[in-house]
Amino acid sequence: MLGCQLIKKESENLLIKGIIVETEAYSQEEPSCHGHKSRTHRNETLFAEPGRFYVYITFGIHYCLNVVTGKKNWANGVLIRSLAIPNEHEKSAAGPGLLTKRYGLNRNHDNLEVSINNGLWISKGFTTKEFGKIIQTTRIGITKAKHLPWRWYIQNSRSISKRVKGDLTPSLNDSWRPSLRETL
DNA sequence: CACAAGATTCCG
DNA sequence: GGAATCTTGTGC
Repeated sequence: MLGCQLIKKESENLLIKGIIVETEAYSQEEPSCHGHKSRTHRNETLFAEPGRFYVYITFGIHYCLNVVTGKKNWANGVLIRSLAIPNEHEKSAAGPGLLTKRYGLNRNHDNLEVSINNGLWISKGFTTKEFGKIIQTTRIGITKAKHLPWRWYIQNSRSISKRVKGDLTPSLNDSWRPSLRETL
Protein backbone atom coordinates (compact mmCIF):
# COMPACT_ATOMS: atom_id res chain seq x y z
CA MET A 1 0.00 0.00 0.00
CA LEU A 2 2.99 2.33 0.36
CA GLY A 3 2.92 4.94 -2.38
CA CYS A 4 -0.79 4.39 -3.02
CA GLN A 5 -3.35 7.06 -2.28
CA LEU A 6 -6.06 7.06 0.34
CA ILE A 7 -8.93 8.96 -1.23
CA LYS A 8 -12.14 10.19 0.34
CA LYS A 9 -14.97 11.82 -1.53
CA GLU A 10 -16.09 14.77 0.55
CA SER A 11 -18.53 16.20 -1.96
CA GLU A 12 -19.21 16.34 -5.69
CA ASN A 13 -16.28 18.67 -6.18
CA LEU A 14 -13.92 17.70 -3.42
CA LEU A 15 -11.67 14.71 -2.93
CA ILE A 16 -9.14 14.33 -0.13
CA LYS A 17 -6.05 12.56 -1.46
CA GLY A 18 -3.05 11.52 0.56
CA ILE A 19 -0.14 9.25 -0.24
CA ILE A 20 0.36 6.38 2.17
CA VAL A 21 3.90 6.67 3.53
CA GLU A 22 3.89 4.57 6.71
CA THR A 23 2.17 1.29 7.60
CA GLU A 24 2.27 -1.49 10.16
CA ALA A 25 0.99 -5.05 9.99
CA TYR A 26 -0.84 -6.90 12.75
CA SER A 27 -1.80 -10.54 12.86
CA GLN A 28 -3.81 -12.78 15.11
CA GLU A 29 -0.91 -15.04 16.06
CA GLU A 30 1.02 -12.26 17.77
CA PRO A 31 -0.12 -10.59 21.03
CA SER A 32 -0.14 -6.97 19.91
CA CYS A 33 -2.99 -7.65 17.48
CA HIS A 34 -6.47 -6.68 18.65
CA GLY A 35 -7.77 -10.03 17.48
CA HIS A 36 -5.15 -12.08 19.29
CA LYS A 37 -7.23 -13.03 22.31
CA SER A 38 -10.84 -12.34 21.65
CA ARG A 39 -13.47 -11.37 19.16
CA THR A 40 -15.53 -8.48 20.44
CA HIS A 41 -17.74 -5.70 19.19
CA ARG A 42 -14.70 -3.47 18.84
CA ASN A 43 -12.55 -5.77 16.71
CA GLU A 44 -15.23 -7.71 14.83
CA THR A 45 -14.28 -6.19 11.49
CA LEU A 46 -10.75 -7.58 11.77
CA PHE A 47 -12.28 -11.01 11.33
CA ALA A 48 -14.26 -10.08 8.23
CA GLU A 49 -13.21 -10.83 4.66
CA PRO A 50 -10.24 -8.78 3.41
CA GLY A 51 -10.75 -5.43 1.76
CA ARG A 52 -12.63 -3.58 4.48
CA PHE A 53 -11.63 -0.70 6.70
CA TYR A 54 -11.24 -1.44 10.39
CA VAL A 55 -11.55 1.75 12.46
CA TYR A 56 -11.11 1.66 16.21
CA ILE A 57 -10.81 4.16 19.04
CA THR A 58 -7.52 4.33 20.88
CA PHE A 59 -7.16 5.86 24.34
CA GLY A 60 -10.78 6.83 24.09
CA ILE A 61 -9.82 9.81 21.98
CA HIS A 62 -8.29 9.04 18.62
CA TYR A 63 -9.41 6.90 15.70
CA CYS A 64 -7.02 4.60 13.84
CA LEU A 65 -7.55 3.31 10.30
CA ASN A 66 -6.68 -0.20 9.19
CA VAL A 67 -7.28 -2.25 6.08
CA VAL A 68 -8.35 -5.83 6.77
CA THR A 69 -6.03 -8.17 4.89
CA GLY A 70 -6.58 -11.64 6.30
CA LYS A 71 -8.98 -14.28 5.13
CA LYS A 72 -12.37 -14.45 6.79
CA ASN A 73 -12.29 -15.36 10.48
CA TRP A 74 -8.56 -14.77 10.70
CA ALA A 75 -7.58 -11.37 12.13
CA ASN A 76 -5.02 -9.61 9.96
CA GLY A 77 -4.81 -5.88 9.40
CA VAL A 78 -2.59 -3.13 8.09
CA LEU A 79 -2.56 0.06 10.12
CA ILE A 80 -2.15 3.21 8.02
CA ARG A 81 0.11 5.30 10.21
CA SER A 82 0.93 8.31 8.09
CA LEU A 83 -0.04 10.10 4.90
CA ALA A 84 1.62 12.80 2.83
CA ILE A 85 -0.97 15.20 1.45
CA PRO A 86 0.38 17.32 -1.41
CA ASN A 87 0.37 21.04 -0.77
CA GLU A 88 -0.50 20.62 2.88
CA HIS A 89 1.60 21.07 5.96
CA GLU A 90 3.78 17.97 6.40
CA LYS A 91 2.23 17.20 9.79
CA SER A 92 -1.42 17.42 8.73
CA ALA A 93 -1.73 13.62 8.50
CA ALA A 94 1.54 12.45 10.04
CA GLY A 95 0.19 9.98 12.58
CA PRO A 96 -2.57 7.35 12.80
CA GLY A 97 -4.79 9.57 14.94
CA LEU A 98 -4.06 12.67 12.91
CA LEU A 99 -4.90 11.25 9.50
CA THR A 100 -8.32 10.02 10.63
CA LYS A 101 -8.97 13.46 12.06
CA ARG A 102 -7.94 15.08 8.78
CA TYR A 103 -10.21 12.75 6.81
CA GLY A 104 -13.08 12.90 9.30
CA LEU A 105 -13.05 9.15 9.86
CA ASN A 106 -14.67 7.48 12.86
CA ARG A 107 -16.48 4.32 13.88
CA ASN A 108 -19.13 5.03 11.26
CA HIS A 109 -16.50 4.05 8.69
CA ASP A 110 -15.67 0.79 10.42
CA ASN A 111 -16.55 -2.30 8.38
CA LEU A 112 -16.86 -0.23 5.18
CA GLU A 113 -15.62 -1.98 2.05
CA VAL A 114 -12.63 -0.33 0.42
CA SER A 115 -14.44 0.95 -2.63
CA ILE A 116 -15.02 4.07 -4.65
CA ASN A 117 -18.70 3.26 -4.31
CA ASN A 118 -18.42 3.98 -0.59
CA GLY A 119 -16.56 7.23 -1.08
CA LEU A 120 -13.44 5.94 0.62
CA TRP A 121 -10.89 3.96 -1.31
CA ILE A 122 -7.25 3.35 -2.16
CA SER A 123 -5.82 4.05 -5.59
CA LYS A 124 -2.49 3.43 -7.17
CA GLY A 125 -0.85 6.38 -8.82
CA PHE A 126 2.76 6.44 -7.77
CA THR A 127 5.55 3.99 -7.49
CA THR A 128 7.53 4.25 -4.32
CA LYS A 129 10.68 4.64 -6.40
CA GLU A 130 9.59 8.20 -7.10
CA PHE A 131 9.74 9.01 -3.42
CA GLY A 132 12.55 7.04 -1.84
CA LYS A 133 13.63 3.83 -0.23
CA ILE A 134 11.26 1.73 1.82
CA ILE A 135 12.56 1.21 5.33
CA GLN A 136 11.48 -1.73 7.50
CA THR A 137 11.63 -1.51 11.30
CA THR A 138 9.88 -2.75 14.42
CA ARG A 139 6.47 -1.34 15.25
CA ILE A 140 5.81 1.78 17.30
CA GLY A 141 3.83 2.30 20.49
CA ILE A 142 3.33 -1.34 21.44
CA THR A 143 4.58 -3.34 24.41
CA LYS A 144 4.08 -6.88 23.14
CA ALA A 145 5.83 -8.61 20.24
CA LYS A 146 8.08 -5.59 19.89
CA HIS A 147 10.69 -7.58 18.01
CA LEU A 148 8.59 -8.19 14.90
CA PRO A 149 9.82 -5.96 12.03
CA TRP A 150 6.37 -5.21 10.70
CA ARG A 151 6.55 -1.46 10.17
CA TRP A 152 7.35 0.00 6.77
CA TYR A 153 7.76 3.59 5.75
CA ILE A 154 9.07 5.64 2.86
CA GLN A 155 12.34 7.31 3.67
CA ASN A 156 12.24 11.12 3.71
CA SER A 157 8.46 11.01 3.39
CA ARG A 158 8.17 14.33 5.21
CA SER A 159 9.14 16.15 2.04
CA ILE A 160 6.72 14.33 -0.26
CA SER A 161 3.89 16.80 0.32
CA LYS A 162 6.17 19.47 -1.09
CA ARG A 163 7.77 17.42 -3.84
CA VAL A 164 4.51 16.30 -5.44
CA LYS A 165 3.37 19.11 -7.69
CA GLY A 166 -0.16 19.73 -8.83
CA ASP A 167 -3.21 17.58 -8.34
CA LEU A 168 -3.23 13.83 -7.94
CA THR A 169 -5.54 12.41 -10.55
CA PRO A 170 -5.98 8.70 -9.96
CA SER A 171 -7.43 6.41 -12.57
CA LEU A 172 -10.61 4.75 -11.42
CA ASN A 173 -9.51 1.54 -13.09
CA ASP A 174 -6.34 1.44 -11.08
CA SER A 175 -7.75 0.82 -7.63
CA TRP A 176 -5.76 -1.11 -5.10
CA ARG A 177 -6.97 -4.61 -4.38
CA PRO A 178 -6.11 -6.53 -1.24
CA SER A 179 -4.25 -9.75 -1.73
CA LEU A 180 -5.47 -12.63 0.36
CA ARG A 181 -2.98 -13.98 2.84
CA GLU A 182 -3.39 -17.68 2.40
CA THR A 183 -0.95 -19.02 4.93
CA LEU A 184 -1.18 -19.16 8.74
C1' DC B 1 -17.29 -4.33 40.73
C1' DA B 2 -12.73 -1.95 40.63
C1' DC B 3 -9.13 -1.38 38.49
C1' DA B 4 -5.18 -1.35 34.66
C1' DA B 5 -3.58 -1.05 29.97
C1' DG B 6 -3.84 0.40 25.48
C1' DA B 7 -1.67 0.11 17.52
C1' DT B 8 -2.10 8.33 20.46
C1' DT B 9 -1.52 13.17 20.75
C1' DC B 10 -0.73 17.52 23.03
C1' DC B 11 1.19 20.43 26.52
C1' DG B 12 4.81 21.86 29.70
C1' DG C 1 6.27 13.13 32.15
C1' DG C 2 1.27 13.45 32.44
C1' DA C 3 -3.50 14.02 31.03
C1' DA C 4 -7.55 13.14 28.13
C1' DT C 5 -11.17 9.27 27.94
C1' DC C 6 -13.43 4.70 25.95
C1' DT C 7 -13.08 -0.47 25.42
C1' DT C 8 -11.61 -4.68 27.12
C1' DG C 9 -9.27 -7.99 30.23
C1' DT C 10 -8.17 -9.43 34.87
C1' DG C 11 -8.76 -10.23 39.60
C1' DC C 12 -11.19 -10.19 44.05
